[in-house]
Amino acid sequence: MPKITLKKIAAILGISPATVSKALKDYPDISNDTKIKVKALAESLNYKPNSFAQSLRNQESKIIGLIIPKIVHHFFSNIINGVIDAASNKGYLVITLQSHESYEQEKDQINSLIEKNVDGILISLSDHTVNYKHINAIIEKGVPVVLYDRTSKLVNCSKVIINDRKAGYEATKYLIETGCRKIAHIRGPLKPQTTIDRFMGYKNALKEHDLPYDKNLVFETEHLSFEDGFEVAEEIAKHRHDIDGVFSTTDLLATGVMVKLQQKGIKVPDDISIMGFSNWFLTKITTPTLSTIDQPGYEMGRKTFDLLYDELCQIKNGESVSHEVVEIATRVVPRNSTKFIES
Amino acid sequence: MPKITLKKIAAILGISPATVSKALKDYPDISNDTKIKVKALAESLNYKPNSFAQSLRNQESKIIGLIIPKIVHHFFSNIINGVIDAASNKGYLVITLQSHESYEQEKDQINSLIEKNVDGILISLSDHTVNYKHINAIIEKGVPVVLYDRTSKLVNCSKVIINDRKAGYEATKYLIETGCRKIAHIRGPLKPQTTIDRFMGYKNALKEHDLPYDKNLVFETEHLSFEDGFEVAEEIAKHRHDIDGVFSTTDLLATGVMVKLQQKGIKVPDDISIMGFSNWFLTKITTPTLSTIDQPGYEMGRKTFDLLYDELCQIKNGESVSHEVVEIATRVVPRNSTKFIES
DNA sequence: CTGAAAGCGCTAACAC
DNA sequence: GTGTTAGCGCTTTCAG
Repeated sequence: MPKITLKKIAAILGISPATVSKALKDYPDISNDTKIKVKALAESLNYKPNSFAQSLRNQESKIIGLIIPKIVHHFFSNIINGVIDAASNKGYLVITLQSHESYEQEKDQINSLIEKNVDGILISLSDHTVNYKHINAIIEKGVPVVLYDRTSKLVNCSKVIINDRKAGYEATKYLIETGCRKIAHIRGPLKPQTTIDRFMGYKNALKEHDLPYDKNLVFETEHLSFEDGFEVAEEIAKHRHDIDGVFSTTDLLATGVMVKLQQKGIKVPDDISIMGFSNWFLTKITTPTLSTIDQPGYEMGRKTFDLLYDELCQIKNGESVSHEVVEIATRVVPRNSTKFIES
Repeated sequence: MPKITLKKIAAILGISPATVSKALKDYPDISNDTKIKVKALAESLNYKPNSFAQSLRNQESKIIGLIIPKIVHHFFSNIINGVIDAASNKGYLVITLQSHESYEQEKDQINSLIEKNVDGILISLSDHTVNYKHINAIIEKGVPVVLYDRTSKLVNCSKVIINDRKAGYEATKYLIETGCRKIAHIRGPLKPQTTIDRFMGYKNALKEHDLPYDKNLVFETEHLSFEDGFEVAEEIAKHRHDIDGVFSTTDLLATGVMVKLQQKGIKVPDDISIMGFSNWFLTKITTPTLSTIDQPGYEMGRKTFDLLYDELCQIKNGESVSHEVVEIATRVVPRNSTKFIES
């Protein structure tokens, strides 16, 4: 089955390839008659333009790159989902790559994508990325970039973020409103800005509600694992019976704390309320279900693509490109690991 | 910054583009001298070949397509992970698309990928795909296809699967070996072959251990949700106190059952043992942790790409292509929702 | 309204 | 060893 090309259609119809091309694209300077003829034949032959040739001419691939720190992760897989859905809508396909939280791999992958001439790249910075030359370099080359979730002020491009500080504030405030007065904060060791911001939110909430900030209530774990939550819970069960609320920077850590506290005979939420962060799937199946902050990955993914698309359009129309920083709203998801609001 | 091309390098060096091309590719008929000169300049100019032009000439894109029923899913995100890793190793990039379990979307997406001239496509059939014309059609066109996880005998191509029947057998056998004698089976309503096979395995195991098959021990739920597990557990708690083991076709369902049983005061595993299927992440954080069958998504993803790659090589070398069906080993993952083997 | 011609950047057969 | 040429398939002036 030989590939069917513009030239062949032209040959069959006894006209020129140029005319066929234009007819298919509804150029105004082609007679309706030939348009109809051409389209009919193209349809019946099931003609598909060769995308390489098109790309070569038009300098656009209709493919974008997506770099994810870690695919097997509830939040990030929602991001992928959102990006792919939004991209499909506009006729773009998505090449996904995983940095595995490595700076080196992030650089390599950006390179691979550039070499494939993707029309733009969406990136969430790896935890080990400390300088941004590789990203600024491609932006200068004219490749549109949008950063999502893990971003940096040192990169000048559009961004999609959540307000971690506000979210941390809301989480803590919710605990306070449900009656907690001695609220612990649990966080991982690495210091991406998100972690710091959630912590700041925690502090602000205490302050605004006239609760003292006590640094002994802040627990820093080695990783962000379920098991790390155990250790904190053991510590609380042994020495810190005054604690009546816990705000953890991740759902997984929160779940570890919750499970172990209950094993130690501490009741959740009666003795201690627990608030996670992200609204991962697992929060719905714990006992009790875990109250958390919804970090809407799907929506973030969609928005991230939309910003890239806007930029692509601006470039195509010769307009000056404007960068936007979009903040996606988070919200408290009350479940059963916290008490109900007293009204 | 003007794009740097073969022609420019040639111009600077005062030689022909063809020579440059060959030098860069280490053709034997180019003098070492010029090779060195060309390579040095290309390096210093940071020359990157234009992939569209290459693809247009060579008729290959070095991109493959991956169709996934549902991205936000622990097993499938592991598949993506494996495919992308294996592909990167061989210099291929991966465009991921999601069928959302829809036959129509599956067809559309295969089309999009074909139009982008991907070198091959990896597909897991959507639950609502009942005929395979769309897949057989592209195979006939010469596009290599590999099916993974959800496959069909009616498609003639390489496949990566697990032995669901054997896995169901092993799961049930494990329950028997740990002392269960009255084992319930819980499954969803849809009848993809995998569900049926796991059920067959269950029956076989009973038979081989001289336990009677009792169809009243088979529970069919409406969906595969956590909450559906509740209903089964309620039923068991109310009417079926003779049941001492449960084999569920998915981890999520199993978790729902386990949670509700415990709420009803039934002890797991003391009163009833529970065995899930897939080894999702959630199995590690339940109380007790859930025994299950490991369905190794990452490995399956890698192998799926490898089979495609083999086929691509065969085609390139003009060899006849051979199709392979690879069975990836599953294994029982004993955790705390089942008793320990009496030894 | 239509077509000839040029060219996107690269490669391979063939000639020198 | 190196260069010439032709062409992958498409698009877009520009001339008719």
